[in-house]
Amino acid sequence: MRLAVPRDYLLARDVCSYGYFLLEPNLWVPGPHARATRAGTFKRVLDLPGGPVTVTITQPGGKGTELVLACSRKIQKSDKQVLTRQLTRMLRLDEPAETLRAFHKLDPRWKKSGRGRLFRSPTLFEDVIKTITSCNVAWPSTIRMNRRLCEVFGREGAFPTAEALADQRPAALRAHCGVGYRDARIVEMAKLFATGQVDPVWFENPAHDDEAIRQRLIELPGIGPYAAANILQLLGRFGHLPLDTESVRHGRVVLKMRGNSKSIMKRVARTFEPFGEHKFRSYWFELWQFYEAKRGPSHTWERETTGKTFTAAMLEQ
DNA sequence: GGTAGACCTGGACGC
DNA sequence: GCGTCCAGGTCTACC
Repeated sequence: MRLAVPRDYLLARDVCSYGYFLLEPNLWVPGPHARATRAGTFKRVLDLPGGPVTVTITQPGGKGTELVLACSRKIQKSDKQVLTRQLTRMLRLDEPAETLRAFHKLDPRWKKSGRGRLFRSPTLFEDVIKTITSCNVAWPSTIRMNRRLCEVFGREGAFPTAEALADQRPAALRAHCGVGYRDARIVEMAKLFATGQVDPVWFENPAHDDEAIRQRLIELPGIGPYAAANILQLLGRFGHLPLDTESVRHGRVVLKMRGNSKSIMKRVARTFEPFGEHKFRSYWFELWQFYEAKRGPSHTWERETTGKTFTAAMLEQ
């Protein structure tokens, strides 16, 4: 299969743009001489109505050229629609070029590299669970939780569906996936998705304003102010900052702010206020630049090695 | 409306 | 190598 992309689309840059690309079932494999060529392969299992399929994606022609997809089995017509929809969501292929131009006009620092798109999951459910597994925990534990969720409850290594998790006892998630106290919240969330009480179509509807969506998110189990703001950016609404201890570290280390955590958080929020509806992109790419300064270009990171090294101690160095 | 403390896990650190 | 401490965001109880 081949998939057309926007003229500015660059697989290596646009996949390796947010931490979720390092979480299972996602796998980015840097190609030979990746630092110079930015060549690489993206691979993951997608759970389609007709069964799981492993999709391997490359962009042999470079920026703006079509993506080449290899699937582990023959894809039926009905599956093809779902596959295309999920890939479009995950890779942000439907992000309008004018939106990115507006972002680069507001924050020209990212115009040359073309950074703007942020990788996400093929479904809102996966984005929500990945966000919950990133709360109140260090990055290596987030990696582990996602790996085990896929291994234990996903079909053939796919991310588990809401239906699959809704049927589990919280204790099973705790025992097999190491999610700790998040167990009941994850099962409760899965039930809300599986029964349609949380409808992704409603959350993805651009007609609803940010505040209405934020209010609904914050009512969900395990979702507080940080998680709600993060899910908003995953929904393509970039006017909110998920402030956490990383924001404070960024304020201290990069922005040279002094004072207690609370006051630094407030000042970080104020710093990005001028970027309005694009503020998360400006904020995130600053953080990303810091990580790349530590570990090299993100398209050279490997899930099993570099990806696991993002500990609090490393970032404080 | 604001805040202290519990929740669970594993990295970091001291011995 | 082992034991202990502590970071991390959300939730509840309480002021």
